[in-house]
This record gives sequence, C-alpha cells and structure tokens, in this order.
Amino acid sequence: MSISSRFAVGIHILSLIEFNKEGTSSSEFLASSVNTNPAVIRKLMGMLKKAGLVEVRPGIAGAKLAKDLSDITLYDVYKAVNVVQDKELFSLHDNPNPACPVGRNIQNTVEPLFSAAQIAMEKVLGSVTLKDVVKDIAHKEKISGSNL
Amino acid sequence: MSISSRFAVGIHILSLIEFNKEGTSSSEFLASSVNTNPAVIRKLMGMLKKAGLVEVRPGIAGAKLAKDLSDITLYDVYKAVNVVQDKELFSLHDNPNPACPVGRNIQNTVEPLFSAAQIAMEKVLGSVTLKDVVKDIAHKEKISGSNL
DNA sequence: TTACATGTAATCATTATAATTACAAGTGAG
DNA sequence: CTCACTTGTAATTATAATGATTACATGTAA
Repeated sequence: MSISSRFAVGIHILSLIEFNKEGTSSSEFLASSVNTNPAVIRKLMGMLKKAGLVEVRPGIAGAKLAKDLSDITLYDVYKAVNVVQDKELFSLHDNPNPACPVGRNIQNTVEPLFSAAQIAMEKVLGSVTLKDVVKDIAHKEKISGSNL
Repeated sequence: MSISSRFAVGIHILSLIEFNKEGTSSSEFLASSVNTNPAVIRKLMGMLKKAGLVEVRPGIAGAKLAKDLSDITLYDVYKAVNVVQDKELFSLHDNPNPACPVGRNIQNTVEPLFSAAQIAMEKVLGSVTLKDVVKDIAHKEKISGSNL
C-alpha cells in the first residue's frame, strides 16, 4: 500500500506555479511537466482551489498561488488533496468476534495507537513549507548548472 | 488509501495467543476471533514466523509466541506483515519531465521529506509493545466486567 | 463568433486487498 | 500403518482504488 501520488503531484504543481510565476501555468503546461493528462491536473487543481491554496478561474488560462509560499505546508497540500482521512491511515479489520475478550476490545485498544502514529507523521509534514521545497529545487539546479 | 488491516489482524492474533496461552491457538480458533478465513491466518502466521515472532510447526496444532510480550513492539509486527516498505509510504509520480527544472528535481527533493514523515510514524509504533496492548485489553475487560 | 481555457463526469486498464477453495505434506493417537 | 487433523501454500474470485483518457458543458476575451 502507498499513499496516492496525488500528494507528490500536488507539491510538484504548486512548486511549478511558483517557478513559472512570470508565465502562464495552464493545466496543459503543468501536465507536461508532471507527465500526465491535463484533466488529472484540473481535477487536482479543483481540490487545491477548494482548500484555498490556488486561484483558478473557469475560462481563464493559468493558476496562481493564493498564499505566500512560506504559508503553505506539506500538510496543507496533503489535506487538500485528500489522500488520507483522519484516523484512517491504518485500516482495522471489521467485525471481530464480540464473544472473544480480544475480539471485542481490539478496535478500541488499537485505534488511539494508530491515531498517534498517524499524527506524528502529519506533524512532520506540517513542519515543511513549500518555500523549503522550492528553495531546495533551486539549490539543486544551481549545483547541477555549475557542472561540478 | 489505507494501510492493510493485516497489521491490525497481526496485533489481534498475537494478543489472542497470549490470552489463550493455556489453550491451543489453532488457525481456526484465531480465525473465529478475527472473523476471517483460517487460510488468511495461516498466511499471516507464516510472516510472523519468518520474523521470529511466533512458533508454529506443520501438522502440530497451535501457535506460541517466540518472544516475551514486552519484547515485541507494534513496529516489529508492522515490519513482519509487510504492509509498508521502506520509503514507500508515499508514492511518487513517475517520469516527471526532465526538461523542466521542477520535473527533474522534484523526486529527489521530496523523497527525504516523505521518508522523514514515514520514520516519525514508525517511531511511534516502535514505542508501543504488545504488553501494552494486552494490558489495555485486560483493563477494558475488568471495567466492563464490573458493570460500571 | 471563434478559439481556447477550465470544470466535471464517465469509462477503462491496472493493481491491491481479502475471502475462498483446494490440496500437498506433516504429526501423532490408536 | 492408517486415520483424523493440522499447517503450508497456490490458485481463483469479488471488490475497491488509482490514474489515464475521452468527452463535453461552461466561461472568457479578442
């Protein structure tokens, strides 16, 4: 199992909008960098828009960031694109046997433990902003551009 | 997306083997508490055995724990049942466009961030043992048994 | 009005999960 | 030895999620 690449694509798109802020970031333009179909991008963009991360308008080409780069964390993107629901990173088996002491308690016992693990992961995502990502990409570009 | 319930079932099984340590924990017995098919349990048991968590022998009914309860963490179970691979909690989109500065760097930039988040989650799992789980179940039983 | 953009639904191939069935092989009581 | 029972394991199936694709309604501005 793996968390949908929609999350990685979301980060990619937002970073690219920033990189291309002087130009026009149409769904086709973004799709060609991600290497996917423009309709996939538009669907994703709808989620990012709903979450208040980007500004897009029907009929008008190009998306813009709706917030400052340093005010968007990876957690914001993660929530925006709906890859994991609250308390649902781990699945529980349903209908364990209520006639068994373990069966009738396992869900309630394990659930808070799973939640804690999920929250720890999400906290890390919350500590990184898109600014960090964009900076890192720019840095990598500089290095590779210098032909070391 | 959600991490396979195989993980929750693994915890269930191991806890039940402990609860039933005076009796015989056959795959059929365990399956009836989990509410699944015995073959599913046997497959899972094979993984737990490979990881050195249980002792089972062909032809002989019943599984036993191979370690002390307090020496088995949820992380051990998680690794044993193979629900998430290293660095693969989050998927990356493949073949981003190498002609684009973002496309050619996004994977390398995002991968360590994703890893860090995954590791934080796994660390929490490593901090909880099966003893904690079994104690909690026993505690819940006592409370409900007392008809509060 | 025309060309081009976004919004969104429907369809499809691919993949993962979990349940189920089936059967080979191991074990020990009688 | 043989029988009843168990584990080990492969094959099959139904169900669900992902991501790609197609299609088209709707919005915009030259």
